Amino acid sequence: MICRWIVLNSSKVSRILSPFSSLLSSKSSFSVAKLDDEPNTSTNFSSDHRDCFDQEILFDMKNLGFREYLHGQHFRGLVSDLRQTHVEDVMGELMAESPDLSVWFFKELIDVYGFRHSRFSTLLVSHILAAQRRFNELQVILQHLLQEEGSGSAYLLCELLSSSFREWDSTGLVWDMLLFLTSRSKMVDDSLYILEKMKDLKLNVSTQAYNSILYNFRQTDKLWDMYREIDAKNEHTYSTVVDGLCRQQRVEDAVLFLRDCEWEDVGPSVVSFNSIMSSYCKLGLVDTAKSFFCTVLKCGLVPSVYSHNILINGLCVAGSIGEALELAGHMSQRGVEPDTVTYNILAKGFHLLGMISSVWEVIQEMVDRGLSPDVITYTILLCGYCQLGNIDKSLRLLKDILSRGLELSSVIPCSVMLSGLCKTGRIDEALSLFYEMKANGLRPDLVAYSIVIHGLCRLGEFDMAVWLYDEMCNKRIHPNSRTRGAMLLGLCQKGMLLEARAFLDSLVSTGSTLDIILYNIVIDGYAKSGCIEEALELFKVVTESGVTPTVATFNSLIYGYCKIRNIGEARKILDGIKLYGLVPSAVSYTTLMNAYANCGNTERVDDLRREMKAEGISPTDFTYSVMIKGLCVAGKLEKCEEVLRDMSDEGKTPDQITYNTVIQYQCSVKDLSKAFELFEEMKLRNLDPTPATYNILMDGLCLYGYIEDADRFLCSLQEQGVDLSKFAYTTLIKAHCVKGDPEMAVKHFLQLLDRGFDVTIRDYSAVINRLCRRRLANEAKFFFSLMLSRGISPDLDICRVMIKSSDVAAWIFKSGLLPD
DNA sequence: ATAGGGTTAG
Repeated sequence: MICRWIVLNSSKVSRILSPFSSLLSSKSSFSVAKLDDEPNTSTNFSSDHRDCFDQEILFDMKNLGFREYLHGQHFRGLVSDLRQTHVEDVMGELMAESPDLSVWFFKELIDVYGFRHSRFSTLLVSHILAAQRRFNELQVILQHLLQEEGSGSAYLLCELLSSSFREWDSTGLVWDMLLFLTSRSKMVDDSLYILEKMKDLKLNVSTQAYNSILYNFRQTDKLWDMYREIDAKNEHTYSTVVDGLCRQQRVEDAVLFLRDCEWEDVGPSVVSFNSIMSSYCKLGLVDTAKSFFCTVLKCGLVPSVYSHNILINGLCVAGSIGEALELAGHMSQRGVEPDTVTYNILAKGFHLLGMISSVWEVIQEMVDRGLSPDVITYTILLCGYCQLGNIDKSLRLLKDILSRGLELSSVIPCSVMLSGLCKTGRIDEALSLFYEMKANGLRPDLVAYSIVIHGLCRLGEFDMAVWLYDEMCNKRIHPNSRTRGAMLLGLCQKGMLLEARAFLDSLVSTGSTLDIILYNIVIDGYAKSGCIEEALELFKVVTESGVTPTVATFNSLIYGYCKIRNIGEARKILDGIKLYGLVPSAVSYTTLMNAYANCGNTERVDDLRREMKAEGISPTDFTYSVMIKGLCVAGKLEKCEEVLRDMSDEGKTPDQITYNTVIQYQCSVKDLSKAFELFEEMKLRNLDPTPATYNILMDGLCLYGYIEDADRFLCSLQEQGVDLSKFAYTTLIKAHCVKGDPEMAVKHFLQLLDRGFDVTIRDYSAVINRLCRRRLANEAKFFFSLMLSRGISPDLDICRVMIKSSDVAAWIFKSGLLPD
């Protein structure tokens, strides 16, 4: 009996007695009044005491209510002392009394006390529940068991089932539920093991369980084997096959299958159509998806929220936001209401179009309609803030998201934030967020690692990048081509080509399958550094190892030859592209054109333009800017007008780079008013000037001695909060030095430091050099001291310049500032 | 069972 067990097994037995004290006082003589306060008092239980917990008391206890008893303080104190064997004993005894009681006891231990049950007691209760057809409860406790046991537990469970429960009538149901749950929990091997055992024991396998197994195999070639094994197929079976075929990129087969099974019992379901629509949308064939939507209607079926959302999403991705909105607006008429997903899709659609304010409106409407934004909604918002460069706002939002409860999916908003921080160079904050994630139990995944590694590499922080790369490998998160690409790209951009190549070779030697992108990055790295020999050698490795080059591979080689000014060879590479069965791209032509444009060879540029046209390759904005640059270099401005006309004929407007090119040309021919006219024009056209635009104008003003204008220009830009680059300042600083207005030079230089620009020895050197030449020794000294105070040591160049100016030299020697 | 969020060489 439970009471006897409690008396015999618990060290805290004294506490148990008190709930019954009132009961006991009337029935027996012993008192428990003080025992609670004195837990160490040893209590001697004689056989008399044990007798107190006899049938009669158990009976009374039941009358009093186990529930009250077990919820009492006294029982709670006992739970930590419960052992598996005790529970099983109690369960056994309770079973004899009443199965319901034992089930209740079992569940109470789990729900109230978080107790971990043995396999045996769980299976025992499972059989009771199965016999009573209490399937929901059965599912809950078996799921609980499987979570605790983990993968690979099927063997032991099957052993136990067939040895101890074979006689139970309900055992088949327990087996089947176990099969269903292992399959649904993606414990594929366990589910297959159970399935085999069930077949051996000739137990019935439910369609639900089979469907779940089929679902796990839907993306593999075992799909049909599994399908054929199922005797009692239902709607789910068919829709799973349809979905599987869709995911295997076999939409046509899916459609055929759907048509065939129309003749069988149930007819096609909306779910199957949804899978097919989703597939066509992903292939970019929204119109086909739409026609299936019509088919659904024609079949007399009702498109679900899913159907609508799938199509709305397809339309958004295809850029047809108007049509997407229209469809969403018609949902109510079809008897379905837009849900959070619908609004998220629309919000993302606007985000893709860069219409951030509309993203806001969509979310507002969603809230107005009483729907709650979810993690995904917030993630889209977060993307928007990051895209607008509002990193601090993003950080606040992320904090807000995370404080709403850490879901497993919260890794994604963190990744968005990581990406935002990395892109704005705030790598330290990215790293601390990364650590914070780990500390909060959010395990960074492949994407999160890749983003941070990419960010580190871009800044040349390779030690840390390699460290994280190793860490992710150790955590069995396998780097993919992008992660590796980030490492290679970073190394190449820092000019560390030997290291990049060593890394690439190490990947080859460890047997990783390398895709062409990784080779392309290193080939491009060689080409950009003017190492055409190495680029060609690696290209040879590519072709010899059976990897197919892409146009990008050849484009890098073209660039490489252009870089070393061997345009002839570059041209030969262009012609060679077709020999590999590839088509030259706009980049191929533009790169070559750029080489000709740089030396003002407009005839060659024109030739290439004609060739492009003949090949049916459309010029890009970049191509046009190169053509215009060529004309500017050659001084044929009148022809620029012609090209600009061609552009507008094609519906293209010149981009910022093109404007910059022409503005630079106007500056170079001293027509500053024309230059500023163009500057105003580009603003009128809603083209944001780039930092380079300001630099060009600033340089132009300074070059022709309009320094006061340049000062005013800088001031007004600062007032407008324009994003200026360091160059705008240094140009002006140099001009003031040359002109002999060191005060202004100092003023601007201090601003440069104030605004947190990375001021290097080159910048100090440029100023000191010019000041010394103008014999402005005191100012030169000032900058020299400033440099030292910022922790920068003078190099040989600066010392040489300073020494030449004898006054300064004496000062340096005197102050002992010269390095060894 | 079917829908929505994060990385991306030139």
